[in-house]
Amino acid sequence: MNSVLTTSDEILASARTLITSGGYNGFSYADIAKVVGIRKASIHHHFPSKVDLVRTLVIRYRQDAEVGIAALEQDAPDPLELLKTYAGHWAKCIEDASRPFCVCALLASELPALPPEIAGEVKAFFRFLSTWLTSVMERGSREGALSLSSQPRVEAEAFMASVHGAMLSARAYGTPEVFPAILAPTLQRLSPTVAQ
Amino acid sequence: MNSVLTTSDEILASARTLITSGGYNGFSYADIAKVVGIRKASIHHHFPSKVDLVRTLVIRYRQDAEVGIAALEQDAPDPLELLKTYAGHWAKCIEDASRPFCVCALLASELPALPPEIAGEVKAFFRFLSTWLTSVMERGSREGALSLSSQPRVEAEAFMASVHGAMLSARAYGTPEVFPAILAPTLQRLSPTVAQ
DNA sequence: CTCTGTCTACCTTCTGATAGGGAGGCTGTC
DNA sequence: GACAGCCTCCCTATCAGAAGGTAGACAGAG
Repeated sequence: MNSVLTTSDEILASARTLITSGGYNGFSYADIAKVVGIRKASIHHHFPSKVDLVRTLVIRYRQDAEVGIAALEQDAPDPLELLKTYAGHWAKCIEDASRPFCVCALLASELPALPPEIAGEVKAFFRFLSTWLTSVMERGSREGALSLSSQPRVEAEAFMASVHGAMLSARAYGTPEVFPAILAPTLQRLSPTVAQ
Repeated sequence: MNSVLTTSDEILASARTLITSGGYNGFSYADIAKVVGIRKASIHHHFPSKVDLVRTLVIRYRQDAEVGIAALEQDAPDPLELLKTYAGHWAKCIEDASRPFCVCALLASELPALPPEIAGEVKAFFRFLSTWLTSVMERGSREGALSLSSQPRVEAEAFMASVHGAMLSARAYGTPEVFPAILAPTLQRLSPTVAQ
């Protein structure tokens, strides 16, 4: 028992970092063992199989997102502000290289090769994110806080795709600034036109 | 020597399919051997190492894209039409599940864990695609065939991000229709406004 | 005879996983 | 208080299979 972080939390944290960098098949128990400072076998005590580990990780990831978003909605309920904050969150993560990619976005790219238990959780994350964004778009449209040119659902999917694609580009170019540069016009377009 | 396809071409083709599904670490020489109907050792005759194989694959992929795009520009030089055709190409590939993901987009997602020789080629593909899209945006803006709300370069990056993000969503949901649904508003927005 | 393409056989290292044991901490009973 | 029993956590040792890769032989074509 560590005072600040459980061993199983440390395992999950390093697994997230490793997945973020190379995907499901891009890391091994040996890699985690090295980072956490523990033996391979000890990881199996906490997570019997790799599938258990990653499934737990994805579920936890979604739960954290749910909590974070709920807090966000309370702090700044303005739809446009919510979208900006969401994009800003990722811009910051990419810039300081702390979590430069969404775990689920990466796992989704290799979805066909993923164990079904994990694939299901990844899909659930996408549904969750899409549902939230759709609700933000709907509310923004209703309140006049967002100017939509399509149905809320479509706008939500397009926004999510922009974020994921921008993450990819930032990684491909190796330049974090690309992310906000891509998102800026999208957010601009969603802003209610202040007169003409 | 096969009458229609070289063995090395068959190897490259099956490698592309396998990478498209599970990424660089998601396939092995054994997998290719099974598909092509050859022994592992024979693959090493054509491509000494896995890095050789995938680097060749990515280079070939970019060359094919260059040729395809050059042909496209000759057939239909209208900028908006070019973008629609490009998006339509992927929509078709995703729909008939023939090549439901861009190899380089997938490899880019695991870029930090990729052998540097391959990472370099993937980056080169992104630069190439971005350069082409920027040129299309520039020309479209000059000719009035596209209505841009940002600089051509930014519009190009945003378009590319939308395409990649939409691919990811189509894969995550398992519904091909998502791709064109996301791209439609983007293309709509780029269309020159026919009056009000 | 040589070159190309394939084969069998083998090697090394890594991978996820298991068995079994030991140290330490709680808890209930005498 | 002492002790037994159990639980948690980590260890060493080991495994079977898959990974990427090599060596050397053989068949056919030029």
